[in-house]
Amino acid sequence: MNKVKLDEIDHQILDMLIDNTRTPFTDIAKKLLISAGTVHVRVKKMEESGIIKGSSLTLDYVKLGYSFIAYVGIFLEKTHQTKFVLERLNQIPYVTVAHITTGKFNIFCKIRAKDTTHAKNIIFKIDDIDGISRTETMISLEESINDKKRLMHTIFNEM
Amino acid sequence: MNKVKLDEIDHQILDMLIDNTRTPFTDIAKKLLISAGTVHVRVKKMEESGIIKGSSLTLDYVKLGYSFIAYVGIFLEKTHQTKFVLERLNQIPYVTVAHITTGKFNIFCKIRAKDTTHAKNIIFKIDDIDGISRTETMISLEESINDKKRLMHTIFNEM
DNA sequence: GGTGAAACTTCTAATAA
DNA sequence: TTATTAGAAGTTTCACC
Repeated sequence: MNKVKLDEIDHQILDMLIDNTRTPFTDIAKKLLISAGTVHVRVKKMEESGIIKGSSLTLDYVKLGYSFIAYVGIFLEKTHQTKFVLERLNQIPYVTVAHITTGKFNIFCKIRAKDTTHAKNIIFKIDDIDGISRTETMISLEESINDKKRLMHTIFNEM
Repeated sequence: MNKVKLDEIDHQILDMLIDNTRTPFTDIAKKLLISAGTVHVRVKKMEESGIIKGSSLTLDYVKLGYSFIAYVGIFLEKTHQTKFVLERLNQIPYVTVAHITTGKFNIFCKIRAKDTTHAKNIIFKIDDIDGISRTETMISLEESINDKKRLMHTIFNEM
């Protein structure tokens, strides 16, 4: 769980793989003027150290018919029910992320749905979970995701 | 932007690639009892239709020294400033996602920081953006991410 | 649509520096 | 740590179902 040190080469490798995980190591090698073997070894090390946890596809959920995003703030009757409620939330596939939070809400989650009707059903299902006293929904009208590379560059410039 | 139809084979291919984007097509082919050429053609089609938007690495931000997550709800002075404020937020690399929302807040964003001091500075920077009247911070004590495959399976069972 | 095989590219591990 | 290299493995194309 310790903080890991990466050098400029590692950073550049991550930078290219973040954009496209299938970037051939030979391409990376060419660009960085190192050998493909070196790229291979470094990627492996970053995987072993856990810096690289895995890779995943970015799917277009709108094209899959899921264009509705909302956040639901949850108030619990008692905070000792947090774990239980979180488990229940995770059983709903449309709940993509959930956070235990300080501040206004006890739990805070993101849902992805087909449309308003579908979202209503999901929210009703959440409302029904034992221990939840009240929820507050915020519908996303527009989502703007910041480039992952941006944060990474900032992190590396600090190193 | 239309909804795209995928069959069971496409679904299975996505299923394997979601777990690891570098899963060899030959492995996928073997498992699905089709040829590697077919896998290749289908992946290409899903890329062309936009269902697959791209691929990315999952990094361990905690190992990179970024273990702090918070959500910040933003109240604007006037809603016509929304676009402007959103642009400003996107210039802060620590703001990873921002949403224009209905409900309690006008804008709603997620930040990733090193620690509480760092988060404080980021929140102060957000507070300083012209047009923002007030913010409300919710600190994440625990994040629980639902498996991407889960939502995908649900989507496909509906198809 | 899909296949299978050929041609091409990339990966990976061992060796050496 | 990095580079080189060669054999293994994967990808991609294409003629043919």
